[in-house]
Amino acid sequence: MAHDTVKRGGGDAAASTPRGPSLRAVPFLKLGESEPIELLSNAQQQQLAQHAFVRVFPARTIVYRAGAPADSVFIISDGVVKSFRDLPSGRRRIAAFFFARDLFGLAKAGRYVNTVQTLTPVRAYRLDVIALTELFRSDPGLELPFLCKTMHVLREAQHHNIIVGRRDAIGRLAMLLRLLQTQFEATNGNADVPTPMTKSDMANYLGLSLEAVVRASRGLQRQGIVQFLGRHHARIIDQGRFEALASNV
Amino acid sequence: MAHDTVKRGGGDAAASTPRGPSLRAVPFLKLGESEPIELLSNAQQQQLAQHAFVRVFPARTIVYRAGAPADSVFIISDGVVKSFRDLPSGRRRIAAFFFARDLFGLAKAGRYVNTVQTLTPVRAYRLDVIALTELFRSDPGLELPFLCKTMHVLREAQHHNIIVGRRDAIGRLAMLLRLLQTQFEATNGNADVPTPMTKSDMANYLGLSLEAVVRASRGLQRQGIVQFLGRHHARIIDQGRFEALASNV
DNA sequence: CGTACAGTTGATGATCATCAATCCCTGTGG
DNA sequence: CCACAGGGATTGATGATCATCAACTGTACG
Repeated sequence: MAHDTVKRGGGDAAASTPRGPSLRAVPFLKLGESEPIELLSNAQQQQLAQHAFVRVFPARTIVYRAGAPADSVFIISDGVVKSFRDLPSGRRRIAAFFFARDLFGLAKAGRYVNTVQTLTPVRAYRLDVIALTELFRSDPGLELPFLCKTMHVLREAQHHNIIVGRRDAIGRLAMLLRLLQTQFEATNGNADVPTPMTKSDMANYLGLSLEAVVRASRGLQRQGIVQFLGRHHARIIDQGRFEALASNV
Repeated sequence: MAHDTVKRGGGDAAASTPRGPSLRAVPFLKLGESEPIELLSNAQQQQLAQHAFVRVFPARTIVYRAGAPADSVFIISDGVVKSFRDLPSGRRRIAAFFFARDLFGLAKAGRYVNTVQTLTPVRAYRLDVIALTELFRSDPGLELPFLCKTMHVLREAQHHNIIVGRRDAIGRLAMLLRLLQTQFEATNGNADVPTPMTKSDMANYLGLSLEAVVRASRGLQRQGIVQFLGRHHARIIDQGRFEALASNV
């Protein structure tokens, strides 16, 4: 984390990504907009891009560690990361997975609260917090999207709570798979779900042991609901029973 | 929710509360400020008070229901509420308890996501969301405290995740009690902890059955760590072992 | 004073964690 | 091209913990 890729996010970077940083969420007002939408206007994206540094991380890279000084927030342009904390007992608790158009960098008293590590190669915009708060001051309309996105993350944390609250391993796994299905449904067919994380990561997210995740996977497969093709790919066979499982909290 | 107490929050309400709405949280920047502080300046409190309605609820009152149009956010001046959701299975999941100086009213697409009900008599400021966003536009400095508080709630949701992730009932209960201890340590002695909610509420927050909460309470009492005096009052006997239990995630 | 709700206790079974052994896959270097 | 190492994944056996069911007691409040 010593140095940045010395490349500004705007202008000439247009070849790889036509737009600047992008934030997606369900807005909290706007009745009827129940699908996630783009929160930043083109002008806002360009403005942010002028203050952002583009960073590219290989897979399995630590972006920052819990407890380190929190000088930046990140907006993912492409790729997947996990945000986790190691507990005194030695257990690891994954608080969230973040995908393209997500914002991460949660801080408390100037320090990051979780460690963030990439699961896949990641391209992200790095925004200096000081510069960002100054931008907020100069452009009042810019802060609302960030508030909106933070509320979105909060809702997802509450949903995560509900997942972990279930007692059956199969149901929890189904809910994670549905989360991934929703996340990737734009890019792929509805039935094919990428699972970028390891089973151990799944276990740490679901509050289960690795073995329980394996057994739940076999259970889903044996019942003909989901098929696991390779390490990072699942296919929903019976969407009806799958939904039933994932909804039956 | 048809009518408000027709009383503005500012000016003549000074007798009961000298200041206007108050928001407390650990700021995300400001290194070293690891204790919660007041986020709103006096001027901001007064400005908000001029746009706020004071509402007083008896205990066990529904403030709003999940799915209802979300036209307001609330800042608690005094009292305790629970924010929960009833799941299809009939289970109830309490997402959070909110106390004085807390903000609640999380919405998604113009509708509340949780139901909020008072546990004690509550005095709160009601802020119209539309008016609030307009205030944000006119006064750029006002939005940051709300973003900061939302991040605070997000961190607490993650902490809640960690609590529910534990498998032992006693440890979870200890963590809830420590949360209450922290919340009320300013008002009371450190050892005496008010528990405004029922044991059933505790169970719904901790992801346990009511019976498990009862047994965990007895366990804590039998081991001489906590004493339960009456329905809504606990006393920490052995702070050392209590901390050890609550920290040993 | 009675009713409804909150809390208590015990018995039973289901589910998951844990431990241990093994397999498999991927990337690496000879 | 093949052998090897290391982490991820799999499988089985065992025990601990909690949910559930059921019956009962206590308590707040009209």
